[in-house]
Amino acid sequence: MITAVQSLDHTPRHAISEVAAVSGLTAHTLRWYERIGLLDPVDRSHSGQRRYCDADLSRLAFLGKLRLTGMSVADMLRYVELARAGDQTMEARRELLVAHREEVRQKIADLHATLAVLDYKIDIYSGKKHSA
Amino acid sequence: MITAVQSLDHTPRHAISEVAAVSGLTAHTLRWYERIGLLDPVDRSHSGQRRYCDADLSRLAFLGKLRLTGMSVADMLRYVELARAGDQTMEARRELLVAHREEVRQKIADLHATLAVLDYKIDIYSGKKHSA
DNA sequence: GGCTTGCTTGGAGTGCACTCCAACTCAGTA
DNA sequence: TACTGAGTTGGAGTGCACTCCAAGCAAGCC
Repeated sequence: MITAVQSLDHTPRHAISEVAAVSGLTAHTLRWYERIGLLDPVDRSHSGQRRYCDADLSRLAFLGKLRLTGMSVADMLRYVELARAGDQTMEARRELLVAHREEVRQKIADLHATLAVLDYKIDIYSGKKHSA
Repeated sequence: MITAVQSLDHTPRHAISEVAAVSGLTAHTLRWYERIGLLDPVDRSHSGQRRYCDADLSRLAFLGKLRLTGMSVADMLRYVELARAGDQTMEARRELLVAHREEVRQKIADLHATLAVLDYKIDIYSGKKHSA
């Protein structure tokens, strides 16, 4: 889950390989997310290597969840840009999340329907002789 | 849902536009599915136009469900080819479906987890002042 | 007959989300 | 100092699942 937002450490200290390991994204994808603006420019070490802070990890975890549910990168970008624009976009962000929540609920319903069909088919394969 | 498999009408009578309407797939996609072998060659009218039978519709409905749950076209093809190969592949087909059912269950669990995160965020936007 | 609508084809094109490449730098160990 | 391994870049490439295109044919209607 997500930890309390206001207590996040902004000390830059996680190397890209480390972040790749915990986020499930590849280093390639992390750089790409930053390039397209999903992540703010990440802090660098004196030699230019990325050092992610806990706030980055937290945003990444949230984006990862959105991504898992099938939100497009374009929509994620829209959300992030709203967040960057400041407090006056809070209502818009809320609406975006509410709309997405509806989609997720719908998707869950669809999956349950499919599950029923799969159960039915598997029963046929397990017990009887008819197939399609 | 699916109707009893053995009672399906094989009279070819549905035009492609009709099938597109009921299946939710476009005519383009229907032709493409046939071309790659997801559908057996569809019957034709005397002038060469496709005429789908109820068995085609039923298979399409099933494939549509699989597709909805994120099964790749390649895996769907694998299933269809097993079905074409005859009764001795029934166990393999069953295994394929069981494995996919597990994936669907996992996906549902993931979606529920995301739903919780969304609820949490939306609560923040609705009530308090903190954001991320 | 002329027009519209719906269908046909193979092959090319599209959009998304990565994913890889070549050439390079830098840090750490032997 | 040499080597190894992890990191850097922009731009090109990949794989998937469509999606469209051009050119043409057939049927139905005025």
